[in-house]
Amino acid sequence: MATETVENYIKALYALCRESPSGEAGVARLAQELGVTKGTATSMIKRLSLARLVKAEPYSGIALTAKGNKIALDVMRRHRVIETFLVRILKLDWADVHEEAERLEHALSPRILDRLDHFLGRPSTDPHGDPIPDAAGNVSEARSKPLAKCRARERVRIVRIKDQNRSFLKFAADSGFMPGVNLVVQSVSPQSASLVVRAARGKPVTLSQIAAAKILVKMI
Amino acid sequence: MATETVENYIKALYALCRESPSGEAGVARLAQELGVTKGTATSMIKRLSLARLVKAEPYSGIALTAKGNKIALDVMRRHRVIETFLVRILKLDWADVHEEAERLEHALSPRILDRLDHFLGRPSTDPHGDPIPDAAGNVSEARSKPLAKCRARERVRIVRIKDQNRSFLKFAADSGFMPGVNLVVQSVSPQSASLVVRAARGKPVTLSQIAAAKILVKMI
DNA sequence: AATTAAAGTTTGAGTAGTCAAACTTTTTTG
DNA sequence: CAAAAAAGTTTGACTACTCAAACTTTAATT
Ligand SMILES: [Mn+2]
Ligand SMILES: [Mn+2]
Ligand SMILES: [Mn+2]
Ligand SMILES: [Mn+2]
Repeated sequence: MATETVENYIKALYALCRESPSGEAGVARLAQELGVTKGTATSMIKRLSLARLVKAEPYSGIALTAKGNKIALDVMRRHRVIETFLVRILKLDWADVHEEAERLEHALSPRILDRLDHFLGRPSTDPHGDPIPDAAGNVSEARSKPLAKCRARERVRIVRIKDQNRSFLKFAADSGFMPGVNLVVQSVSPQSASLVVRAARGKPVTLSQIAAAKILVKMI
Repeated sequence: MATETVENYIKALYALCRESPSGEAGVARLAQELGVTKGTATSMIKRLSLARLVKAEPYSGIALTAKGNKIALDVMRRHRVIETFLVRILKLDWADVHEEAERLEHALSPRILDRLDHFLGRPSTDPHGDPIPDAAGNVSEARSKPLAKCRARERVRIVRIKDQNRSFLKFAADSGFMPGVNLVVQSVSPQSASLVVRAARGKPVTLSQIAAAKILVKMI
């Protein structure tokens, strides 16, 4: 079994590879993400490479192997099932569960994970709309686009909030922006890099392009 | 915060001190309990002593300080709340939950612990009848005696099974011996160091004194 | 192209936890 | 009580993880 530290590195690498156009991660961002020094990250990459969890050449990019990918998806599955449990059953705040799940994700046995998943009715997404990989590691991402790309008068439904930051989630929830909520884009102003949207029964809210880029929606 | 390893040492020390007449634990038993060598246990005791979690003189007994005791009770609380959740909500087997809780007990934040405890209705005992300390560290052990001390024809109710061993718990459950179950002691034979008991609607079962000593009962 | 900044690596050191094996002290027992 | 057994300690070595700081390589800028 991978240690808790290794699981955290692998999960961070997975996310970094996703969001990089080259599909490879770098040591500096990895270190920053995990709150360690670059040197620490480098030595860990060397160990992960030795364990065949990543493929990496000195001074070049880092990519997960199939084995590493499997672990990343498994940790993400545990993380998201736990978040769902914490919000749906224990009524924890949407904005708090990420940090809690960050620790718990390393302590769930396959047996408990499956029972929990079953108890929750095999959810397909977590409270933020993040897809939950199934036990085999298949993950089905719903087709969506960032709210920032919408035009005026578009009617859309929020499917996912792509930011685990507490204060952003707090803001999103306060504004009524959660997965499943319908929005109308009232106006778009490229000059101020912002747009105004209104939730079903809410007041109009102005969002910066940056904030709107974190809100994924689908057309309705 | 105490590390996972430290929490395990402290909890083991608590149990050993309880069951020792002198109220003090020894390095050999501690090491055996945790599956480490005596030398490892010795060096850990030195560190715990430095952190003021235990009081220990070389070649003499080990006792928890008030600070150590607090940690022990806190870990036990987490352990037993988790066991209760695993049995009551996730329907895990009585015999399996101990090992699962052994890992999870180190990953629960105070917030999640309290929500879980609340969700379960503030249980006072875990599935084995072990008392759950409250948030302040108060633990109320129900008055009880070992089944081994009962006389023939006595009618009693099981309140606790004092053994976390999987196979013993399996056997106990198979025989219908769980907390809350009423028993009649049919006969006691000191020669064979055994006794025959019968559950409410069950067949008579012969128990060795050793097994019967692990079953705590109260008179009814 | 030369300079600078950023990214990545190496080295030396430190903490937490562990073992094997030699050793010392205490306890048990013939 | 002397010998043996059990309990406890010490030493040297190892893995996992981390940092600070010096260093090297690559990428950006001017
Ligand atoms: Mn984590
Ligand atoms: Mn999430
Ligand atoms: Mn434990
Ligand atoms: Mn228990």
